[in-house]
Amino acid sequence: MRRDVFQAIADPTRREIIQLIAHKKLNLNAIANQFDISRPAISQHIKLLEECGLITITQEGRDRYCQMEFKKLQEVAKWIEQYSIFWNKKLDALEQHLNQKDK
Amino acid sequence: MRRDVFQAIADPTRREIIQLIAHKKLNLNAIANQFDISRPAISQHIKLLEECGLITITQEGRDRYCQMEFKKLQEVAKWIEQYSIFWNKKLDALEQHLNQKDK
DNA sequence: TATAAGTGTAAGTAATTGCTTACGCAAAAT
DNA sequence: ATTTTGCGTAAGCAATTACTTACACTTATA
Repeated sequence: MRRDVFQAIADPTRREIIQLIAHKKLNLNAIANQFDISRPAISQHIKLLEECGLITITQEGRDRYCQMEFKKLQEVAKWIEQYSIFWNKKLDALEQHLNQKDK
Repeated sequence: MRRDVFQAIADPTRREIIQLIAHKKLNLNAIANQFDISRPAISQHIKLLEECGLITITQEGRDRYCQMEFKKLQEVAKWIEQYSIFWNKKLDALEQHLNQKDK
């Protein structure tokens, strides 16, 4: 089973879950209520998110609170950043071209 | 068929393809030669990458050169960035905590 | 003109994914 | 003590994914 961050954020439902718990940790039902799909389906998404380190779960009585682990998102951020120099370069080239036209 | 950037970069082979063509546009065979999987398999990955806007293909005779479209990666960058304030906040909190300990 | 090189696509397949329903269990509320 | 709430997990299933091999079609080369 592949369990990397890129795979995890590929699913739109999981991205919505991330959005939900970004500001405030929520228990599983609170999350599941926001979706049309079944609670077990959300439970499985949560399990995957935990297994790949994107969230941590803290048990409080019968509730399991899900909290974002943003540092794990930095893996993606880092991957993206290595390419940002390229799009900046392209923008710079465009800028330079436009400046030339001005002359 | 889902054809979004998040789905596209979820596959490790496709991320390797991106890495390969980041610096220099390459024709399909040049890309395929870098992998153990078959040429048609790469062809299918390339097709998906093009369909979701991550690369553009320019035909030159019998060669099809693949070029990165970095601006499309910004979709992911933007998604990530919205959360970067959270991990910064957390780092700030940690920093503050450490500073307190110093006193 | 015959052959080689670069490629897309179709069909088949095994593995994976994203769901469902059904069940069971522990903690809280009544 | 019984019921309700919050949850995990198993089994089943349809759709999708990531490949493969086989074939056909251009474009370049000999």
